[in-house]
Amino acid sequence: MSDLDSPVEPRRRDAARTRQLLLDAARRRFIRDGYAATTVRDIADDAGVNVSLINRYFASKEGLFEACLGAAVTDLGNDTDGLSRDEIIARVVARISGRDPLDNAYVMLMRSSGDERIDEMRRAILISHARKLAAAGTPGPHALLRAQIVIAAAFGIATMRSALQPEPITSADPAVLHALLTDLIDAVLPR
Amino acid sequence: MSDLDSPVEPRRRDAARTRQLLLDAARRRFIRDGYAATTVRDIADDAGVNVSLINRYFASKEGLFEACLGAAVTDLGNDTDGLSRDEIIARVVARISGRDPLDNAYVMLMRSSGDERIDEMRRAILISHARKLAAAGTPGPHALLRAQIVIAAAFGIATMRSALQPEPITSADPAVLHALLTDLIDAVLPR
Amino acid sequence: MSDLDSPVEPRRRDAARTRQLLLDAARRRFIRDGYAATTVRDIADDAGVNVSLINRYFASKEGLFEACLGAAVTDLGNDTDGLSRDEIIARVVARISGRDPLDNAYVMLMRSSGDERIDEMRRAILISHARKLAAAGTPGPHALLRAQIVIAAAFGIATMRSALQPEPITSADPAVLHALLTDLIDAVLPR
Amino acid sequence: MSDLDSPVEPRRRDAARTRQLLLDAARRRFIRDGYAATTVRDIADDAGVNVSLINRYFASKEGLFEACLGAAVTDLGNDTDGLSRDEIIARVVARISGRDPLDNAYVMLMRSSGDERIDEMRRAILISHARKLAAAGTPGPHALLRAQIVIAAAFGIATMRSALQPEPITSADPAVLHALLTDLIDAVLPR
DNA sequence: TATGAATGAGAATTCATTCAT
DNA sequence: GATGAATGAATTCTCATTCAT
Repeated sequence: MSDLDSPVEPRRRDAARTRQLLLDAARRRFIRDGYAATTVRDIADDAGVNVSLINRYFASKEGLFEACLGAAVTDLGNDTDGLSRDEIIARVVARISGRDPLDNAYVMLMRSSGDERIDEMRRAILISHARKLAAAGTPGPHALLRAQIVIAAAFGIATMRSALQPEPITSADPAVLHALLTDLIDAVLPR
Repeated sequence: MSDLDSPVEPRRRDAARTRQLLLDAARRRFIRDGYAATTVRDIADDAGVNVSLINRYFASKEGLFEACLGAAVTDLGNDTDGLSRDEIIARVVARISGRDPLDNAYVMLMRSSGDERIDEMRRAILISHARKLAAAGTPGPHALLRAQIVIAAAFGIATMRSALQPEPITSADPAVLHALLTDLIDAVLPR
Repeated sequence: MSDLDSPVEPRRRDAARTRQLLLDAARRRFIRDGYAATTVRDIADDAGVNVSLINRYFASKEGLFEACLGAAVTDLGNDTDGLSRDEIIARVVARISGRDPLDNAYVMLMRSSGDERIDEMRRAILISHARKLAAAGTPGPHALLRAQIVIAAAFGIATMRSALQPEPITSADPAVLHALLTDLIDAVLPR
Repeated sequence: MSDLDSPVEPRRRDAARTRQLLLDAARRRFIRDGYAATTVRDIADDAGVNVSLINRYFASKEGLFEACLGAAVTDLGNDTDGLSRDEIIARVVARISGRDPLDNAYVMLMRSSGDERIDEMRRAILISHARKLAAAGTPGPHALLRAQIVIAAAFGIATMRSALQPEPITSADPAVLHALLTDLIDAVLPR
C-alpha cells in the first residue's frame, strides 16, 4: 500500500508505456467489438491518451491492428517446443477459459480488418498453429482438419465469453469449464 | 394480367421479391463481414436494387439487421418440438456443416449491430435455444453450460468456414465433418 | 430581363449542373490559392453545394483537380490546327489578358497537386503546347526554348493578375496590355 | 574557446547556424512547393534539426515564412542605387537564370502564406521594386505597368525552372538564356 | 415502386504547436 | 539549446439516410 516512489501514475511522456496502453486498449476493443466497429477515438480514450498518438506509434488504425495480431501470434507461439499432447491441450484449454476474455489470441486471430494482405497472414498463422496441434495427436488422415475444428471451437467459446457474454458460460467456474473443454478436445483430437 | 408477356424480364416492381433479395444479400454480408464492415450500398449492389429501398422496406440498416436476425431465429426454432436427443444433435451438426456457410443461424446470432436492445434480444434467443438443447440431454448440474459450449463451438466452426475460410475445414467432406462434429457434441452433451 | 420560366435558380437536383458548379469553383480556387491552400469545403461553399458531392462526382479532391486540368488542356488545344503565327500569338495574348484572371489555362497548368503522376502529365502537356507554339515561329536551334519562355512569361503575368493582384497590372486597359504583350512575344519568338 | 578540438563535429548548439539552416531549407521548400504544401517537418528534416526549433527561432511557420521573405527583399534591394538601365536589366536577367532556381527572390515574393497582412507587405515590396525598374527606363505613361510585366515574366520563367522543371528551359545554356531574356526585357522596357 | 441527387454526421489522419525533460 | 512526447484543431473522405422526381 505504500506510495513510496510509486511507479504508477507518475511517469508521463513515456513513449513505451503509451504504446503499450494503446496496444492493450486496442486489443480489448478489437476482440470485443471487431475492427470496423471500433473507432480510434474509442481506443485512445480507453488508453487515456491523445488520438493522434495512434498514428504516431502505429502509422494507422490498420498498423495498430497488425501490432495486436503480432502479440496474439507471440502468445500462440508459446506451445512451439516439443510439448506432450496433454500439455498442449492444457494450453488450449487455458486460452479458452482464461480470466480475461478480452485478451484471447484465438479471438484476435479471427478478427479481420478487411485488408486482404493481413487476412492472408491470419490464414497462414492459423494453419501453422493447427499443424502444431495436429502434430500433438496421433497422426491420421484428418489430423489437420481435427486440429482446425478444435481451434474453431476454442475461438467460438472464447468469443461467446467476450462478445455476447451470456450466462452461465461467461462466469463459469474455471475448474468446471476446464473439465468440459478437455473432454471436448479429447473427443476430437485422436489420442 | 396474363403471364404471357416477358418471362424474360419477369418481375419488376415486385415489393416482396425486392425485400427478399435485400434480406438474402444482407444476411450473407452480415455473416461474412459483420455489421459494421458492411455498407448498405454493398447490400443493395449485391441484391441488384437501389440503396434507398433498404430504408423503404426496413426503415434502416439496423432494421434490416433485425429482420435477418428474425430469419435466423425462425431457423433455430425448427428443433422446437419434442425431438429426440439424436435428432436435435443431427440438426445442430447440419447447421454447422451446411453447404452454404453464408446462411448460418449460429453465426448470424453472434453478429452484433452494436445496438444494446438488439444485443439483449440476441442473448435471450441464445439462452432459449441453449435450454432446448440442454433439455435434449440428461439433466445435470451444468446442463445449460454444456449446451452453451456446444452452441459456441458450433458458431466457431461455422464462422471459420464463412469468414476466414481456411482449408481443409472449408471444403471438408460433409460426411467426415458430420462424424467429427457428432463426436464433439456427444462428448459435451451427457447422454 | 424577363424571368419567364427562367432557367436560373429553379433547377436543383441537376447532376450535370452541380458538377459544373464544382468545377468552376474549384478552378478559381486552385488558380488563385493553389491546391494545398484550398480546402474542399471552400470549393463546395463557393459552389453552394454539399461538400461530399465532390467525392461523389470526382472521387477525391485530387480527381477534381485533374478534371480542372482537363478543362485547361481543352482550352489550350484550341490553337491546334494550322493557324498563322500571328493568330497563335493573338490567342496567347488573349489568354494572358482575358477578363477573368481566375480562368486561365496557363496558371492552372502550373499548379501542382503534389501528385507525381499528374505532375508528369502537366509536364507533357506543357511540352506539347510549347511545340505547337514553336512551330508557329521560324524554326531555329532554340525554338522550343523560346516557346517555353513565352509560355512561362504568360503564366507569370497571368499569375500576378490572379494571385497577388497588384495595380496597375490587374486592372490595366486590355488594349494597352495587348499591345505590350504582343511586343514581348514578338521579341522572343523569331518571325 | 580554442578551435582546436573537434573540427569533425564542428558546431553543435550554435543558434545562429541552426537559424540559417532552417532559413535555407524553408526558402527552398517554399519556392518549390509553396507555403501550404510545405510542412514544418519537411523543413526541419531538410535542415537536419528538430522541428520545434522552428517555433523557438521564428515563433511560427508564418514567422519563418516572413523571415524568408525578408531575405528576398534584401536581395531585391541590391539594385537600389543609381545603376544604369543596362545594369539593372542585367541583374534581373541574372536573377531569372541564376544557377540555383530554388533561391529566387521573385518566386519567393510571389508565394503566399495566406496571411493578408503579409500579402499586403508583398504587394508593397513588389510595387516598390517595380518603381525602381520603371525608373531605369524612359519615363512614359505605362512605365510602372511595363515594369510589372517584366517582373511577372521574370517570376514566371523562374517558377517554371524551379517548380515544374521541364526541359529544355530548366537546364538551358546560361548564355543563351541570358540573351533571350535580355531581348524580352528590352522589348518591354522602353529605352 | 424505384431512382439517384443531396445532406449531415462521423471517421481516420495530418500537422502546427506546446510542454517536459 | 535541443529533443521528442503530447495535444487539439482542421482536413479529407465515407456512409446512412432523406428528398425530389
